[in-house]
Amino acid sequence: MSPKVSDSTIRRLSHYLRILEAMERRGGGTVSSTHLAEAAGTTAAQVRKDLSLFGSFGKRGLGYQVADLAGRVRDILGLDRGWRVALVGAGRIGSALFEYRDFRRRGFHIVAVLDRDPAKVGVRWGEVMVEDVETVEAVLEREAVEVVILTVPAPAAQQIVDRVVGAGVRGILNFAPIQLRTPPGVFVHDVNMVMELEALSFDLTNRDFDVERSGEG
Amino acid sequence: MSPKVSDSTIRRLSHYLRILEAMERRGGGTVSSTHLAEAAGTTAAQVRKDLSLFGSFGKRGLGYQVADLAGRVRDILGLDRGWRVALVGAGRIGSALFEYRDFRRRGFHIVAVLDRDPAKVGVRWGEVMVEDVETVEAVLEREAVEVVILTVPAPAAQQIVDRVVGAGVRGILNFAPIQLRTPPGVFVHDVNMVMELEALSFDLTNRDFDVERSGEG
DNA sequence: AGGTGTGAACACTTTCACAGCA
DNA sequence: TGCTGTGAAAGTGTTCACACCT
Repeated sequence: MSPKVSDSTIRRLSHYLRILEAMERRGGGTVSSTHLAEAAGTTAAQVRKDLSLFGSFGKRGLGYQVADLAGRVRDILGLDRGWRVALVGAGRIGSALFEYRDFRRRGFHIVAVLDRDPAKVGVRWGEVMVEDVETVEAVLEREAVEVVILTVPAPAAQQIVDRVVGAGVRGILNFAPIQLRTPPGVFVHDVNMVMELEALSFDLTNRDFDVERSGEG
Repeated sequence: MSPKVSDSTIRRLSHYLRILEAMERRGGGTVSSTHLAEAAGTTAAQVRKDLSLFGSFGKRGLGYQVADLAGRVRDILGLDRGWRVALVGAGRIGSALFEYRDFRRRGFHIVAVLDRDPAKVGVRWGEVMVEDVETVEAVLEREAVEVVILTVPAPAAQQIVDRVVGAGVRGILNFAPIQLRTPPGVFVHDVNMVMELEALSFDLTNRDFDVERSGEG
């Protein structure tokens, strides 16, 4: 059913959606692929190709209806519903993510927090209580969790993933800087901040003078 | 000088490096492309291609010397030196990143922290004092900052980037969920956690039953 | 035999360019 | 005329397969 869609297309759709929602707040109306592309830092053809993978949402000569398109993209991304999320790892990053308002705004509800440290277990975080990671299967089932955000130290990550996957979770947002092993049908997305800094380091070191003296023709 | 290198290659090099350093700690020796690929979740041919873009680091029939290769990759990524980093935005995420040990371990030293909130300015964070973002140019120059980690709210981000770039910074790690506009020669890498969650949402919604009943040929 | 380095084949993504509808 | 939707062309990244060294 779903067409062959690349990861980059999905990332761009997510980007378009953020822009469309900002436009919606400012009144909506219509938008052209050129306009949307400009705001997203890509090209008009790319915008049209991305969208055309899922249907024909625009009107020739006119463009796209902002509110309508936002709804379509939300549907495509599966954001027309809420997701029940558990946070495993109640350290500094976990705590920052817990407070991160954009998650809830997008329908990702953190309904459970788990940690290994007895000093943290039992502490109240907003409306949820930090629970012992040893009980992870029970907690995930009780809360009907579908997505886990993993912010534990690297050496503990694989072990926890095995348990989480065993408990039926099929979506993981991984902050641990290791390659997780998961069976097919389980989706892992990595957030690796050190990797991004290293890419920056590479750019600054090697691409330093690639800047063209952009002469006009 | 620098060959045409793709972003994915750089990300993989960063990944290889982490694996090589773990091997180094366990004694070093040699490693084959097959072995490295397995640990990194890629293919042997990919590993060899990636490395061959920068030189011939292995020995036919033998593989790569772990310690040597780690050093080469560090050089390629520009990690054979320290980087002076400023953190702009002393909110929850900023504070979590400030404490993030892996940054320092990799040679990224946070030498300044800035925020707009008067309640935060003047507060001591470890060895640095939070300073007023209004003085950003002076601080960046005083501390000879080369890279900025940006963790301010989206509406403030572009304005600060303009000032930071004006002050000569050419590397930005951006946590604000907007498309930053920068002149050529400035490198921006984005960390967008909501986008990753949305990609996960897409996977769970659309790629649900793509799992092949992996039959052996 | 074992494993690298690499041109050539292949697969995937982006850009072009234009037919066709509003 | 204005702008979408889309095949075809161009460009980029990955995999194959093998010559070559140890």
